[in-house]
Amino acid sequence: MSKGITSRSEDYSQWYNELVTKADLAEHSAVRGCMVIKPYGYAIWEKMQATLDQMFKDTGHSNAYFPLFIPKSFFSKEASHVEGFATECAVVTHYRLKNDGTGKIVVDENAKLEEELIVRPTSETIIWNTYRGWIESYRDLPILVNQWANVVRWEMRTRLFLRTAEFLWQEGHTAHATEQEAVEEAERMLHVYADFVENWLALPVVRGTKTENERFAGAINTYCIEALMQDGKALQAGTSHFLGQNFAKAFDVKFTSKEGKLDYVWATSWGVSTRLMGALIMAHSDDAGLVLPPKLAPIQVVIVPIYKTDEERNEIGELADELIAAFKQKGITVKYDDRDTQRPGFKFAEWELKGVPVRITIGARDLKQGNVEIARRDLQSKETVSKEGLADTVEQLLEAMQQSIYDKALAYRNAHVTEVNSYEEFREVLESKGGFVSAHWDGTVETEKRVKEETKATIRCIPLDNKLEEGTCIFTGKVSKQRVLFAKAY
RNA sequence: CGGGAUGUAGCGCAGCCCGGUAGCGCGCGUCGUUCGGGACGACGAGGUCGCAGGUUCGAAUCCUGUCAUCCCGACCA
Repeated sequence: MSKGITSRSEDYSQWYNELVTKADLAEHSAVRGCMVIKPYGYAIWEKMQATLDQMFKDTGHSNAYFPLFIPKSFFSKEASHVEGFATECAVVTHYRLKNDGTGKIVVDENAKLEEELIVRPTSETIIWNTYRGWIESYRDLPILVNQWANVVRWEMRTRLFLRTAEFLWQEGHTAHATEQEAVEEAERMLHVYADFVENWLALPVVRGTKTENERFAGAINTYCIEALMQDGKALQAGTSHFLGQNFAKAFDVKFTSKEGKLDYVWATSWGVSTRLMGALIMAHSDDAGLVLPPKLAPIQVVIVPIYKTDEERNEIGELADELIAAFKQKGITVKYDDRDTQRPGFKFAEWELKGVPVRITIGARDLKQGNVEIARRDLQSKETVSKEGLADTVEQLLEAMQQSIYDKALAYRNAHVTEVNSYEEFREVLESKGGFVSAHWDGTVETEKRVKEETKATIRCIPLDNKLEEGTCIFTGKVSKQRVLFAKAY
């Protein structure tokens, strides 16, 4: 491992790339745009998954699994949905390979599929085609299903975790008897996401809705949570869609109501992906490496012994065993790094790079005095504390760190929401300071597009709790009823 | 998909212009000394030069194609 990584100020993109690979989270694969998520990175994803999965179950959802392949014809059924995805679909056209006689493996042209299959970019179509068979009466509703799956979107430009051609996610797909119920579901899941990202990723988010321009293809309304990264760019961390009756109409999914009336079913869908990993990495990490909020850290505490003789090593080992047992009892995950092949300084740097929240160092000196040295990753600070009641000390420290990491991100976010009242000011803030820019907008797609062309900033969202206030659009000067949040985004 | 750059040992790079069969640093292995912030010494292992063609007596080096990565653009619920 080479020493150090590129600093954020030097080159933010490179800092991110090096961090992902050097902290052993993921690497590029032999396949264009696709990544290998390595065990340490996957362990973080598994923690996210486990937590979200429980949250979904607590809100009444069940998991199911739908096919990876979708018949091409399904896609043409919902016009705006097709348009949204047509340019980035992988298509399966054949089902067999053969030896061409010279030892080369080639596609067998005789094995052409009658109907081509699309590798799912999202599963609305296959799911709604299935739901048709599940739903007859209001008694069959609601259907509250989630699936954990991989999807493929043939992106032109990819970045580890942030945008890859294949990624992992969950997609919830629900069916309801009434519009109101579906809207409530979409909003409920948005709040579940916000709750998760704020309390587990320690990352504050803005809850809002998308403009028509940024909306999911096929949705009536798209709710989103938007987070701010350290370089001042916004990142969409999750979305929840109210789909109206669009997919029910496209796939002819009707139900008989209590009153005996036949009507189309109301739908939602919602998802978060491995992109959350990118958000997590960019939000908190520093020039020494990853900074992980304790709740998502695969290893919360690492113990590094410092010894000269085997005797010392054994004595420290005994103390470490006691501490480890106490930690485990509290559900704290701990790693004892007694590798004899690396020196302590090397280990310090390595575990810092990997973002382990707490490091405990025990040397001969500490043994004598009944102390240990305890270092916290987020502040890069260390102090000497008594080994008595250490598990309690660490438990409290981990909680404090979770909060402190969130508070720091919140302070940064709050300092980077800027209200502007003129286009000049708008451009100036985007250029110099970055972050969210709160400005009046006339509500038209044309204006949003023009602003994007000129400044690269898009409307990230219309905040849910937005206060209404009269104003004039910064771009056109037309009347506006409220401010919206613009930002350059990932 | 357009413009630019890169691809040589696990990682970072030199060599390429001016063709003659590959080198440096880190890492890796063994032994010894070390060990409270990325140790040191000695010896050693490791590369069909991204891949495929072509030119040539001879290609890491020249030509063509192709794949991948990075940056900028277009695109991206």
